[in-house]
Amino acid sequence: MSPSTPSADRPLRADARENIRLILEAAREVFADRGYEVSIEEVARRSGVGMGTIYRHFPNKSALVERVAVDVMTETSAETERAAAEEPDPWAAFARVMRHMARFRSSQMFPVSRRRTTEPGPELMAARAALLADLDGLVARAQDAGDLRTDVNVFDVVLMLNSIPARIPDDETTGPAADLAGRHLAVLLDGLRSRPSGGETLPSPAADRRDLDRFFRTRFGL
Amino acid sequence: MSPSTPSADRPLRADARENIRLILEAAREVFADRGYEVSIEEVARRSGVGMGTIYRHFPNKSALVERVAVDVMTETSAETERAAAEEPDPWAAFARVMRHMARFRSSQMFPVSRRRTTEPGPELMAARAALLADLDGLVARAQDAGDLRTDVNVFDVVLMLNSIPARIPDDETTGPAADLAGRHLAVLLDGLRSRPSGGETLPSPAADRRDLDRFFRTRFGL
Amino acid sequence: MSPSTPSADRPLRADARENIRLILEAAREVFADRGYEVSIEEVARRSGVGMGTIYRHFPNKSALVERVAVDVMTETSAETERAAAEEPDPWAAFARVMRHMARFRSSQMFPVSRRRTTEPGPELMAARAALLADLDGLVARAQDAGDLRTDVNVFDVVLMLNSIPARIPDDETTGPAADLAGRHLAVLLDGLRSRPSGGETLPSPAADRRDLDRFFRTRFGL
Amino acid sequence: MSPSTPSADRPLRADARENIRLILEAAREVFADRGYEVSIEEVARRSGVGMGTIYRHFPNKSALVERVAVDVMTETSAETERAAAEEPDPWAAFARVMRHMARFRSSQMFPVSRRRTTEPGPELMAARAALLADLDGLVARAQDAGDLRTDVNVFDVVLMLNSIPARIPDDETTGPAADLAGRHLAVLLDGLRSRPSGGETLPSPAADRRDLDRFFRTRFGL
DNA sequence: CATGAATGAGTATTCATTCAT
DNA sequence: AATGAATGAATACTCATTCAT
Repeated sequence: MSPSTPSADRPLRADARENIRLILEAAREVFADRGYEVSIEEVARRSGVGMGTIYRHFPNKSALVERVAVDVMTETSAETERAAAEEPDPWAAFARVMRHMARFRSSQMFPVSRRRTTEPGPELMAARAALLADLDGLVARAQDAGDLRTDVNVFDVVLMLNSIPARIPDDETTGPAADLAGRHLAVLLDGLRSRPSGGETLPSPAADRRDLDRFFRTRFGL
Repeated sequence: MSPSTPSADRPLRADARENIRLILEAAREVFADRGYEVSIEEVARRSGVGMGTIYRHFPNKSALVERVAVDVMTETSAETERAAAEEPDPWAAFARVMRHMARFRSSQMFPVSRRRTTEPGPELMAARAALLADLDGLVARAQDAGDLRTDVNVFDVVLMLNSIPARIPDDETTGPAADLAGRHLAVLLDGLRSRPSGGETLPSPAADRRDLDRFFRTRFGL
Repeated sequence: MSPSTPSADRPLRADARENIRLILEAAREVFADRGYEVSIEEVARRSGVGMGTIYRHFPNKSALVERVAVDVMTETSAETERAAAEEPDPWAAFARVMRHMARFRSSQMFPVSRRRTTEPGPELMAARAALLADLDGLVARAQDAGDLRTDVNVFDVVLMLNSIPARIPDDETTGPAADLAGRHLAVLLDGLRSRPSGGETLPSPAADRRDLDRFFRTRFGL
Repeated sequence: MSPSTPSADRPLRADARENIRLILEAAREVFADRGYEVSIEEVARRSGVGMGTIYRHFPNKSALVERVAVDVMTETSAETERAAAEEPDPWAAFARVMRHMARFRSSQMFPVSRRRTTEPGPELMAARAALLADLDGLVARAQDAGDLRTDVNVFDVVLMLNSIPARIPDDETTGPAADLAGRHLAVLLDGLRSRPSGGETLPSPAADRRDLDRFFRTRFGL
C-alpha cells in the first residue's frame, strides 16, 4: 500500500500531518510563483523538509501536482456552494466565485502540458466533475437571471479565468504590474455581462462536454 | 565579432540566410505548439538543419527565443501601422490588431519565466519600445474616439491578449476546445469596449511605464 | 556497548528475542528469494516488525547479512557432524551434506561482492573456520575411502555448491526450471565421484588455505 | 528514430563507432567484474567517454546490458558452428564450446533478476533462439555418439555453465582461487560424460522448451 | 523498547552547449 | 560552413540510516 494513502490504516502521526501541510502549502506557493517545473528539491527547501519526506507522502512529482490541483478544485467547489447560499443576486454570486478562482492563477500552476502528462487519478477526475457541476449551476443561474451572456458556457468561463496571469512574487502591489490580475478580471466580467445591444459576436458554437478528459488534459495538463 | 551578427562584416552566404529562415520558421512553430522548453535538437529536426547550424547563427537558446520574439513584435508593429493607415474607424483598427496579436498566443510561446532568464539584448529592448509606442497610439485613438474604455492602458491590453491560450496542435477546430481562442478574444473585446452605464470598476490606478524592463521580464520571461 | 550484543549485559527480554527470530527468519527467506539487495524496509515488512527494531538489533544491513551467513554456516557445521555420526558410508555422508548445502543456494544470497563490502566480524571468521574444518574432515574421509576424486579440495566443493542457482519463488516445480537445482547437484556429484578410468584432468594445482579471508571476501562478498 | 540504430540511415562516424566499441568493451569487463549493478558513470569512466555518450548510443542501461548479452550469445553461436566444423569428435566439440562459454562467467554478468526486468527486445530474443538451436545440435550430436549423458538437455547445460563463478579481477592466477573456474568446469564435464555404470540419477523429468521467455527472464534476468 | 517518519547521498536520464569531422 | 557526436551539470527518485513519537 502506498504510504501516501495511509488514512484508511492509521490516523497518521501528528508531525507527519504537519509536514504534509507544510509541503502542500509550499508546493502551492512555489508552483504558483514559478510553475510546476520547479524541482522537488526547491519545494523541499521552501517547506523546510527533506526531499525524502516529500517522496514518503507523494509517490512522485505528478502526484504532488495533482494533489494541489485537487485541493484547489475542492476549495473552489466549496466556495461556489457558499456563494450560492449567501448571495441572493445570481450575478453577485457568479462574480464572487470568479474573483475566488482568479486568485489561484492556475494558468501558471497548471500550464498547458509541455512534457509527458501522466494519467489523472480518480480523485482528480472526481474533483473536476464536481467542480464543473457546481460551476454549471452558477452559470445557468446567472444566465437565467439575464445577467450573464448566454453564448458562453462553463468551459469558456474556466479557461478565461485560468488565463489570468500568475502572481509574480513581491510584485503585486507596486510597479506596472500592480493588480493587473484584478484589472484583467474586471474587464473579463464586463465582457461576460449580458447587454441589450450587440457587442461582439461569439465566433463559434459553444463547446459541449464530450471528451471532458481530453479538454482538461490539453488545456491544463491535468 | 560574434558569428550571430555578421551582417556588418559580410553579406552572409545565400544558403546561410536560407538556413536562418528555416530555423526561425521552425522555432516559431515549435515554440508555439509545445512551449519554449522544447529541446534545440527538436528545433533542428523540424527545420531540417543540424544543431550546430543553429548554434552558428544564435549563440544560445535564449538568443533564438529572443529573435523569435523580436520578429513577432516587429510584425505586430507593422500590422499596427497598416491598421492605422487602412482602417478609418479607430475601434476597427484596434480590434484588427487585437485579432492579429491573439493569433500569436504568446503566453505559450513566452511563458512567465520558469528557469534562468537571461538579460534581454538591445534588439529586444528596441522592438519592445517600438511596439509599445505603436500600440499606445492605437489605444489612445480608440479611447479618444470614445470606443475603448479609458481606464485601461497598453499594458493591460498586451497582457490580456497574451493570456489567450496557446494553440493545441490538431485540436483547433473540433471538440470542446473548438475556437475557444476566438470566443475568448470576443469576450475580451466586449469587456474593453466603452459603455455608457457602469459595468465593472477597474480596481486600481493604471500602471505606468516605470520599470518597463521588469514588467517584461516577469510577465513574459523576456 | 552496542545494543546488538547485549547478551553479556542482560538476558534480553522475551519479546526482543522473539523479534530477532522473526527478523532472521524473514531475512533468510527474502535474501534467498530476491538477493541481498532488497531493502531493509522489505525485510521489516516480511518479518512484521518496524525498521527501527531491525536497527536496534543489528547496527547496519551488513551485520544482518553476516548474521544470516553465520547461522547458515553454523547449521551446516552441525549437519556435517550429524552426517559423520549417522552415515557409515563416507560418500553417503558427503552427498548428504552437499544436498543440505545446496538447499541454501547461497550464490543468490551472498553474491560476489557488488558494492562496498564491510570488514567481516569475528563471529563470521570463526564460523567460516569451523565450517571449513568440518568440511575438510568430510572431504578427507570420502577421499580416503576412494569415493571422492582426490584432485579437488574443500574450496572447490564449497564454490561448486554455492554456484547452484537460487530458488525462484513459485517457480520450482513446474516449467523448464523444474528442479534444475536438483539436476545440477546430481551432475556435480557424478563429476566429483572417483572413477577408475580417466575423465577430465583438473587443470591446476589445488588451492591452499592461504589468504582465507580474501577467498571469502571475493567469492562470497562475506 | 533512436540514435542507437542509425545503421540503416548512415554508416556512423568513425569516432562514434570507435566509442561504441570502447563502451561495449568496458561494459563487458565491468559487468563481468562487478555485476550489472555498477553505475553507468563507472562504465563511462572505464571506457573513457562521458556518460552522455553512452546515452547517445544506448537509450538506457537495460539496452546496454542487452547489447552485451546479445554480443556474447552471438559469439557463442559462432564458436559453436566453428567447433562443429573443425572438431571431428562430438565430445571434443562439446567440450570446446563449454570451455568457451565458461570464459564468460555470465552468472555474474546477468544475475538472476533482482530488480525490475524490462522486456527483452527482439534482438535478444533472436540471439537466444539461435544460440539454443546451435547448442541443441551440439548436445544431440554428443548424445548420439554416446559421449554425453542422455538425461540432460540444453537448458541444464546452459545453466550449469552459467553458474561458473565470475572472474575476480587480478585474482585469476594466484591464491586460493587459482583457476577455480577451470577446475569447476572440469568436474562438470566429468559429471556430464556418459558412463556405463550408474552414477547419480537425475531427480526429475527433463525440462522442455515451453515458456522459453520465462526461463530466461527468471534465470538470467534477460 | 518499538515504530515508522525524516534525512540526504547516490543513480539513471535529459539536454544546452562545445567541438571534432 | 554544416553536421551531429561528446560532454557534464541538473533533476526525479530510492534507500540505508537516524531520530522523534
